[in-house]
This record gives sequence, C-alpha cells and structure tokens, in this order.
Amino acid sequence: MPARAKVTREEILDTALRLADEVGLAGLTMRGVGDRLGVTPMALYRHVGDKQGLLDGLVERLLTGELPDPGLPWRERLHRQGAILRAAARRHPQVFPLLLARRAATDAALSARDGVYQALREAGVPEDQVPRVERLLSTFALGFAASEAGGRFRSEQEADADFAFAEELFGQMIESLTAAAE
Amino acid sequence: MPARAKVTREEILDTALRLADEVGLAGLTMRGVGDRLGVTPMALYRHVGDKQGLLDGLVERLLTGELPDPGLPWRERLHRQGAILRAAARRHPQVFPLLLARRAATDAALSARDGVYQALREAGVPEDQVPRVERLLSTFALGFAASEAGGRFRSEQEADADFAFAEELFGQMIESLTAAAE
DNA sequence: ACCTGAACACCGTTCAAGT
DNA sequence: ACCTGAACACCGTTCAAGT
Repeated sequence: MPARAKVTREEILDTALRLADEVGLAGLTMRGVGDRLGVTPMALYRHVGDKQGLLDGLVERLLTGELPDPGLPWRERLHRQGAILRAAARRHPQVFPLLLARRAATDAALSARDGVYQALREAGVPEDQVPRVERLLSTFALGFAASEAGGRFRSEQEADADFAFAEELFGQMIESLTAAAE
Repeated sequence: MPARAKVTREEILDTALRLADEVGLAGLTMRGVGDRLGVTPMALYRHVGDKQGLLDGLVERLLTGELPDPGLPWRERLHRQGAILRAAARRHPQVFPLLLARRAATDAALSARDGVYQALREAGVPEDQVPRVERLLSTFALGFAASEAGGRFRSEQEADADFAFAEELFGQMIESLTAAAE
C-alpha cells in the first residue's frame, strides 16, 4: 500500500517563500518549513532534492508571473515587464537577491527575455543589436529592483521617479538605434 | 597583566575574505576563520562583534580601494569608478552580492558618491539633477557588476563590450542634460 | 584586556525503518 | 511510494573562567 503524499512541491515552495518573507533568507530552514507543514524535515527531500533545490524553487517562483499582453505597443510592454520585476522585488525583498546570485534559466525567465526581444524588434532595433540591448535593459532592471529591495532608495516615490527617468532615457536610446538603422 | 592581542580586526577580515572567496558565503564560518588564525572562534567576537559584524566588515573591504585621480577629466573619472567596482566584483564574486543586500553607508561608499557628484558637476549637469543621475549610474554599475559576478555574461569580452555600450549611452545622456541647461 | 572551554540551542543531511 | 526517528557532523553564541 503506497503511502499517500502529505505534501507537494507546490505547498513546500509556498510555505518556504512565506517563511523567508517573514524571517529572512538566513532564517529559512528545512526544519522550519517542515514544522509549518506538520511534517518531518526529511519529508521535504523527496520533493525538492535538498536545500539548494528549495532555493532554486524559490527563484522560479519569483519569476513566474504574468507576462505583458503581447497585443500592447512595445513601449508599454517593456514598461510592464519592468513593473513586474519591481513588484516581485517589493513583494519578496528578502528572497530577491537570490535572483542575482544564481542566474535563472527558468522557462519564465527565458520567455520574459523573448518578450523583450520581440518588443525591441517591433521598435525597429536592428536584429544584431537586439541581444545586447536586451542585456542592457534586463541588467539595469534587475539591478534596480535589487537595489529597491535592499532599501537603497529613500521612498517608493523616489524609486518610481528614478525608474521613469531611466525608462525615458532607454526609450531615447532605442529610438536612436532605430533611426540609425533606416 | 593584560593579555596581548593575538588577532586584530584587520587580520580577521583578511582571513574571512579569503575564506569566503574559497568556499563561498555559505561556507564562511566563525569557526573556520578562527581555525585559520589559530584561535578560538569566540576570540573573534571582541573584534568584530558577531557574524553580522564580520559580514559588514567584508562589505567595507569590498569598497575600500583606490579612488580615481581627481585630476582626470570627468568622463575618465566615471569610467575608472565603474572599472573599480567591476574589478571588485570579479575579485570577490562570492562576496559581492552582500553589497546589494545590505546598503553600504561606509566612508568609502560615500566618498565614491561624492566623486561622482563632482564629476557630473564638471560635466555641466544641472545641480538639481546631479543626485538623480548619480543614483542612475551607481544603480546600473552595481547591478552590472553583480550580474557579472553572478556569471550572467558569457565572457569577459561580452561584459566589457556591454559595459562600454552602456558608458556610451550614459555619456550621451549626460551631454544632453548639459546642453539643455545652457 | 583578551583568550579559552564547555555548553546550549540550533543547522543540513544520511540512513535504516516503518506503512 | 512516501514519511519517520535517530543519529552525525556541523553551526552561532553565552558565560564563567583563566592569564
């Protein structure tokens, strides 16, 4: 008679993310997660591998969210993509630094990147410049969001204004690349 | 007869930084540092407070370096400042993420910021725009260096080229701000 | 003043055992 | 198949004691 599973990977990651939000990354513990689920810490190992696997799962969770509607104009799509990242950083400031430490090659990360590629193409950025511009944008957005999570800005207003300033700047850059291509 | 100090804060931070470089942040241990210094882990507490204090000391260490020669033209000074940060990230990729997690208000960080302020003024950026532009530059540089430390770029060549691309872009932005002010 | 040793309350993880 | 309990080799930190 196979024992019925008491926990799932999903539940474990939910609980771990919530626990990390409350007590920080340093306080995130296999034992703590097990306790909250009413299960021995060793029960988690079958579902997430080990603690490293748990952390990788959290990184996934951070990025899996809505993607911008592909029907929107490119500028708006890029804006939304940035907003999604910043929202994740504000929602899980304790966990967010993991994103920078371990580079994410999850499906969510890859399809976000493809979305930016597509937006840049629509904007008219020459094909051979697209990957570089995407790296520039995503590096900035990631760094900005991480800085925000780390409390580097004095207020959310200041962060909003700074981000809008950067968007304006990058918008101009994209237009100048587009113009040069014609 | 007061016991003579067997270790100093400097030695402790040196050893801790080296140990973290070798075994990563997770492997950095009060006991490990003590062992390397031939001293009980508890001997460290008098000099660095606690483990948090040790980590804070490492963040200091990361930033305390040479500042760009103030006699150089502003563009070159900004370039050097970026290069210094990236060099720190490449030298201590394991430790670098700490910089983003805990915002650094060390003397070194503050005088780097003042240096950038000064460079922007020399470039002709209007005074009321200086802090915002500095935040933009430092956020980008920090995020870029952290991404580099995290292995987000395929090669050092790619990173160099991307950074140069960004510098060009920011240079244009600074010039347009300067022109608008005249 | 500074270091030591023992002790406490934790960790992640293994492994054999249960159902 | 999945969970449990005991055990191992670690942690950071306290506290009284030594010099």
